[in-house]
Amino acid sequence: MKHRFLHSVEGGGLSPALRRPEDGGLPSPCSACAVRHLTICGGLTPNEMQHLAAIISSLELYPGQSLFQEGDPATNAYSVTAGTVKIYKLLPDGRCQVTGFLFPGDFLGLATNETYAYGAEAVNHAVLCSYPRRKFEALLERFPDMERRLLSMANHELAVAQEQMLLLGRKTAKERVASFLLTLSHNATRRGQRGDPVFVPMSRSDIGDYLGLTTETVSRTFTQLRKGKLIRLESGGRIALADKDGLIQLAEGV
Amino acid sequence: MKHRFLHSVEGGGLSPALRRPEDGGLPSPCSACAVRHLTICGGLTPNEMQHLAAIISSLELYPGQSLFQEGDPATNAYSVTAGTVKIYKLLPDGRCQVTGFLFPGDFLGLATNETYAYGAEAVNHAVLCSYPRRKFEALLERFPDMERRLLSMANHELAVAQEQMLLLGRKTAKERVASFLLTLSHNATRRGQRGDPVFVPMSRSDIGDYLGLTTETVSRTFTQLRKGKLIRLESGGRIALADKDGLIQLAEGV
DNA sequence: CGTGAAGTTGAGTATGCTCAACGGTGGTGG
DNA sequence: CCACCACCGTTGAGCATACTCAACTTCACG
Repeated sequence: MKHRFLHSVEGGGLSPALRRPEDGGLPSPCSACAVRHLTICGGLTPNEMQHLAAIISSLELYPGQSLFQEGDPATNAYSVTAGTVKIYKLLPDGRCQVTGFLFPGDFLGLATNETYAYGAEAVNHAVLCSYPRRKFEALLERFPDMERRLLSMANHELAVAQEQMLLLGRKTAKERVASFLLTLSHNATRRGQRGDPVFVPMSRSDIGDYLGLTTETVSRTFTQLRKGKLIRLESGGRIALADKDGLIQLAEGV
Repeated sequence: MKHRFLHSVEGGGLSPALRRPEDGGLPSPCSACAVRHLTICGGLTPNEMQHLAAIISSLELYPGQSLFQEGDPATNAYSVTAGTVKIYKLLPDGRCQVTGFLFPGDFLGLATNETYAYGAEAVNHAVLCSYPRRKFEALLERFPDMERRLLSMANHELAVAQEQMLLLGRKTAKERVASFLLTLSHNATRRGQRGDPVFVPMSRSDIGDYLGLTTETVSRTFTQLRKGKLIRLESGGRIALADKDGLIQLAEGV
């Protein structure tokens, strides 16, 4: 009975602020993109880049604002350029499973189906690039390199998903939280951000929905880890990995 | 402490029986393939088919026999042509999460990494096609159609994985088992097999490892569903979906 | 018919959930 | 500028679901 209408209510009605490059809002959006090397745009030839830039729009989301919901017609694909986005699936009674947190460089919305198989919502203030799906797919046919990169990204996501299944199916609360913090830290490092006081932008509730736990259990587990000197809760949603080796041991269930 | 050595012991040492087409073992393996339309081989031009056939080998696995283990060098990709294969991840203390059951037409082993990110083992007596990874990747570069098909398959698997995360993170034991039976039935139908007395080739233990439950809980839940007239346990590992609508209601958690 | 693995059932337990209260914080409006 | 309020996070008490351990039955196979 723990219906969370957040997803559909908060900003659900507002259509996200869209800006075409022509608007002059963002000058030459792609060439200035800080996360280009992380996403599909990395490794493209100037020719490919130009075609891609011609179809993209920029888009801004405020915390809690919905990008699309499960079942919406899949008109666009997106890549995150700033902030954090969560993707999630809901059961009819409101139970929520966050299937991923997306960070700058991550790609979403390329379903093979006509509708999105999951909802997407901003955790943070976030900025995304939007690609009309049809035009994007046409580009893929023209540029097999892009398709190859996309396949490689899909395979990587698949491996991440399997790791998450192991977590959800077989790890204890403590192991889940430890794994979560380490993954977050590792991802931050990969994006060139600080990995040790790791920035945790999402709420306890979001973390719970990601780890298959309740808010209360997440909170209690953070406290346990803190008292066990494995982490330190710092201000601004930052968490220091005081005993990283201990966390690794814990996360792997040894 | 419930170490299951099954995965590594049973048939772990035997190298799977390999047959090149030249052996005369299987005459023209691809053109006679019953599940061609389901897998990457479907929709290929005769030219592409010929190149693909030139690099494949056929391979047979006995129940419980291991195909490869997590961490093994990823030398081959495979597609299942008969039987059932499970892929799984292990924790150091032996806890096992089955991340998928693969049926005829399913593809496995195309990791982007140099090593497999999961283990694979036959549930049933199974037959697979084996593609040397390097040669297979070279073919992909030559035939973007194949790559496109592979991308589409990867996207589909990603959607399935997200559905499984919802199951593992947020569904009760009863809901998990009901979902499992319905998915199994649906997949069988898609492959042109009987969907109602659905054939369940895997053990209770495998099912538990797939659903994040123990053997005992799976068994008890089957009993509950049977007593609730939702299913009938028939001989030969067949299960009749006596009240399919009830199962659907249950699986969706209404 | 004997043996071992797989499946079922029971009793007791533990991990994480539910319900509830409370403290902190940031945003809003008087 | 401060009081208020809503939301988030934390903590506690009690409980339920699924796990553990164990016995027993069924089944497949030699």
